[in-house]
Amino acid sequence: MRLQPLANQAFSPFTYNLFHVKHSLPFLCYTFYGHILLMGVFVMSPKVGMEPLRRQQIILAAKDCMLQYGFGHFSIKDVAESATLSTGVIYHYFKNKQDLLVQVLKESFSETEETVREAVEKHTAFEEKFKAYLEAVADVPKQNPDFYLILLNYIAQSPYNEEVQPLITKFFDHLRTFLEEILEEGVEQDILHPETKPVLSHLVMSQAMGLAFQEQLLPLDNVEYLREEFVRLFQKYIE
Amino acid sequence: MRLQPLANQAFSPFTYNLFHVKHSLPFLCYTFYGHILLMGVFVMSPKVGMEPLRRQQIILAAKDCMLQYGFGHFSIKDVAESATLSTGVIYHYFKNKQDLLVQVLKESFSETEETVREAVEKHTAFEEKFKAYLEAVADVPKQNPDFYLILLNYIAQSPYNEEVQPLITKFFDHLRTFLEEILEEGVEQDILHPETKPVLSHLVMSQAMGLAFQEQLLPLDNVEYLREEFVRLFQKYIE
Amino acid sequence: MRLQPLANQAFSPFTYNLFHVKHSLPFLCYTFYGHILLMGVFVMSPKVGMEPLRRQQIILAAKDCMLQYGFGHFSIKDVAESATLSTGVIYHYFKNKQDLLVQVLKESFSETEETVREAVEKHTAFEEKFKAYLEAVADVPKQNPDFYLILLNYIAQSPYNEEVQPLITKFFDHLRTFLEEILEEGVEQDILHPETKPVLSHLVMSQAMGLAFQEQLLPLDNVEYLREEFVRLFQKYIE
Amino acid sequence: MRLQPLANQAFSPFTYNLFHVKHSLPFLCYTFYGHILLMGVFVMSPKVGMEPLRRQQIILAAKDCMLQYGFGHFSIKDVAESATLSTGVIYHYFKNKQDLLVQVLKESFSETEETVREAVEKHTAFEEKFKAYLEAVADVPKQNPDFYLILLNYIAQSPYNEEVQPLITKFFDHLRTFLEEILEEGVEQDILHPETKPVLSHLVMSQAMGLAFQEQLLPLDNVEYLREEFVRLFQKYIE
DNA sequence: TATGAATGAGATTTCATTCAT
DNA sequence: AATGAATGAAATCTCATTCAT
Repeated sequence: MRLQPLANQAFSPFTYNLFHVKHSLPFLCYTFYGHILLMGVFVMSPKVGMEPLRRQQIILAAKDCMLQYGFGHFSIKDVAESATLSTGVIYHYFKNKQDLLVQVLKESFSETEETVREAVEKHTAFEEKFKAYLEAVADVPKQNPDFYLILLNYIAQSPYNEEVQPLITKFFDHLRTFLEEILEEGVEQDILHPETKPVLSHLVMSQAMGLAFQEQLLPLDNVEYLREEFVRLFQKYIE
Repeated sequence: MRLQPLANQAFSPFTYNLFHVKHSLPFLCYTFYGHILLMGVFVMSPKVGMEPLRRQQIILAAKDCMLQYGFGHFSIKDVAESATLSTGVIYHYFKNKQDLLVQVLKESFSETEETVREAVEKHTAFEEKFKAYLEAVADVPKQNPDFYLILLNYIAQSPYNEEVQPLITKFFDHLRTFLEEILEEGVEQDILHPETKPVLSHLVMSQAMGLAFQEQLLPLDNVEYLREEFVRLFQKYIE
Repeated sequence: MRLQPLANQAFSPFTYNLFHVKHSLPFLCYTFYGHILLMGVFVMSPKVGMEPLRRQQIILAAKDCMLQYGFGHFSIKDVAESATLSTGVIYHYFKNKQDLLVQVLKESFSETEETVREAVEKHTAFEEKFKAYLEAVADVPKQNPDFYLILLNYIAQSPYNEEVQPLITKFFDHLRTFLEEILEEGVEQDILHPETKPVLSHLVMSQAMGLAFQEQLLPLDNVEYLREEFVRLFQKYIE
Repeated sequence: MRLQPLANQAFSPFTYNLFHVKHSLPFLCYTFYGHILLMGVFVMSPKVGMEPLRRQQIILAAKDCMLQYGFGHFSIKDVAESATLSTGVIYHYFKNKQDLLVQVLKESFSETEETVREAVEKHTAFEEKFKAYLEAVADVPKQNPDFYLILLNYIAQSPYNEEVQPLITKFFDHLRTFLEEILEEGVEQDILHPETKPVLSHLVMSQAMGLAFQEQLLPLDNVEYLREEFVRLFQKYIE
C-alpha cells in the first residue's frame, strides 16, 4: 500500500479544485490489485493562531510590491500573488487597500525607530549619545535599504491621504523628540545653549532625510564619506 | 524708422474680432516721426496657430491637477476639465500622459534653476555668492511653493519611470555643479580646501531638499529661523 | 475494477445543486461487477474552477462576434455582452484582446486540421487517400462554414500582427506537409514523379483556399459541381 | 533692394501662420536704409484644375497607408500626413473615409484589369490568348506587388461593408467574364466542351487568387516555377 | 479561513468628422 | 481650397472590492 499523487487525467474538469483548497488533503491508497482508491478527504481544521502570521506574511508581500511597483502601481492582486494567497483573503485580514498600506508604513516606522533607539541606548555620555544618534540615522539607508524608498512613496501620497499624513508626522516627531531628549542632557551639562535644541534637531532630521533621498536618486560614489561628514558637520555645529 | 515686434499681449486669440480687416493681423512699423503705420495685414485664422498658447494652458492646468490630486490620482480627464478643453485635444498637443507629465516637470525645473542662478549672479565676491546660493535654495519653497510638492510626486515615480529619473538626476547635478563652480572660487582664494568641494555641495543639496520636504510634511512654526540657521550651518562649516 | 474519469457533461457548473452532499463532487468507480460505487466527495465551490468552462464560453462568444462584426469591428465589450459577462472578466481569463483573438484562431485551426486528418485516415490506398484529402479540403467551407471567414479576417491582419502571422503559416504548412506525406506514398508506388510533390501540394492548397474565398465573396450557384471539378482537376494532373 | 526671409522674432506669435497658409506669399523688400518692409501679401488664387491632381495625390497616400498599417489601423490623419496635406482637406475631395477607401479599391481594380486585358489583346489565336490570360493573372503579384495585399484587406472587410462587397464581386466577374469570352472561342473551334467554360473560369480565378494569397502569407521559394505549373495545370485540363 | 470568479467604474488613448476662418 | 484645432464617442484595459461557497 503506497500513497500516490493523483493522476490528472483521472479527474473530471472540476475535481482539480480539491488541490486548490489549501487546507484539505485527499487520502489515497493502492488496493491489493494496484488500483488507486480515494479513501476520503481530510478537511484540515483552520490553524489556530495563524492570524498574526498571515498578517505578517501579507505585510511582507505588500512591502515587496511597494518596492517593486511603487505606490502608483501597487495592486492587491500582486500582493496576493506575491504572498501566494488569494485576493479575497487579503480582505479578511485587512479592511481594505488603504488599511494594508497603513500597516506596511507602521511596520517600517517602528523598525527604524527601534534601530535608532537601540544604537543610542548603548551609550551614557552626552557626546557619545549624540554621535551614536547621528551615525544611526545616517546609517538607516544602509541598515534598512528599503525604508526610504517606501517612505518616499508614502510622503508623495501624504498630502492626499488623511491617514498617512499624521503617521509620517508622528514618526518624524518621535525621532526628533528623542534627539531633543539627548540634546537636553547637553543643555543640562552647559555644553549647549537651550535655544539650539529645536533648530539643531530639525536640521539633523532634514539633513538625514535629504541625504537618504539623494542616495535613492543619484548613484553617489562616496556615500560612506558623506555620512562621516554629516556626523562631523553637526559635531562642529555644537562646539 | 524701425521695425517693431508686436507686443504679445496685444493679440490674445480672440482679439481678431476687433480688426476691421477680418481675421487678419496688422503689420505695423514706426515712422521717422514715431507715428505708427499699417504696412499690411497677415491673413490668419483663429483656429490655427494655437499651439504655443494651448501647450502652456494645458501645462498650467496639469500643474494645478498635480498639486490638487497628486501624481497618483492625476488624470487627463481632470486636466482637460481644468483647462476647459476636451480630453481629445490634450493628445493633439502631447504624445501621451507621460509626455505631458515630463513637460510639467521640465518647466518646474527650469523655473527653479533660473531663480537660483539669478540670485547668485547679482554678487561677485565668493562669500557673498555662497551666501546668496544658500539663501536662494533655502527660499525655493517660499518663492515657488509648489515646486517641492511636484518634485516629491515625481521622485516617488522616478524608480519606475525611465524618462523622469534622468531628468531629476540632471536637475540636481546642474544645481550642484553650479555650487561647485562657486566653491571653486573659494578654493582659488585659499578659503576652502579642495576636498571640501564635493562633500559640501552634496551636504548643501541634501539639507535644502530635506528642509523643504519637512516643510511639506509638518507645519513648522519657525521656518524662517530654520532657514537662517541652515545658512549659518554651512557658513560655519567652511570657516 | 477500474477507475473511470467522470464524463464532462455530467457536471455543468450548476449541477452541484443536485447533490445531497452540498457543493461537492462525487468520486465514483466501477466495481468488478460493473456497479458504480461512490468512493467519496470532493469539496468544491461553484465560484471556483470555472476556468475551462469560461474560456470556452468566451472563445465561442468571440467567434460569434468575429463572424458578426469582422476583425475590424470586433470589440471586447461585444464579446462580453454576447457571453453575458462583464468586460472585466474577459481579462481574468485572457491576457488581452490579442491573446483572445489568438486563442480563437488556434481553435479554428485545430478543428479544421482534425477534420481533414480524420477524413484521410479512413483510407489506405494512395489514390483513395489523395481523393479523400481533396474532398476534405474542398468541403471545409461546408463542414465548418465560419472557418474561412475567420481565416480571412486574420490573414488580413497578419502582416501587421506578429503573433498571428506564424500561426497561419504553421497551419498551412501542417496541412501541406500532410498532403506531401500522402503524395510520398504515390512516389514510392511510382505513380508520381518526386518533383511533382512540392508543386502539387502548393497548387492544391492554393486552389482550395481560392475556391473557399470566392465562395465567401460571390454567391456561387454551382458550388457542389465546382468542388467535384476541383477534385477531378488534380486527379487528372497526377495521371 | 533684396528679398529676404522674414526673421522669426519680428513677428508676434500669430504671424507665423502666414507661412502655414500654403497659397499666400509675403512680398518684402529692403528700404534704402536696410530696413525690411512688408509690401503686401499675395493670396494666390486657387489653382485651376488641381482637383484631379489632389485626388490622385490623396489616393496614392491612402494606398501607402493601407499597405503600411492595414485596413484596421488606417487613419485619415496618417493619409493626410503622408500626402503632406491637412486632415481637413481630405474631406473636401472625399465625402468621408469610406468614400476614400472605395476610390482606392477602384483604382487598384482598374489597373489590374487593364494589365490583363492588354496582355491578352496582343494575341489572336485561342490557345495563345488562353495562355496569355493565365500568365497575366499569375503575374499580377509580380507586376503589381501591392494589389493582393490591398485586396486582402478589402475582402476581409467586404462582408461588413455594403459598398465594398459589390465592387469586389464585380471585379472578379469582369475578369471571369473576360476569360469566358476567350474560352467561347475555344468552344466555337470545337476545342472545348461548352460545359467546361463556367467551371474552368471559376477554377482559374480561384487558383490565381489562392496562389497570390499564399505568396503573401508564406515566403515561397519557387514562386516562378509554381506560376509555370499553374499555367500548365490548366493547359492540361483543356486538352 | 480561504478561494478566485465576477463586477463595474474609471483611466488612457484613438480617430472620424466638423468647423471657423 | 486649405488649415489644423477641437470634439466626443468608443475602445482597451486595470483594479478595488464583493460574493457564494
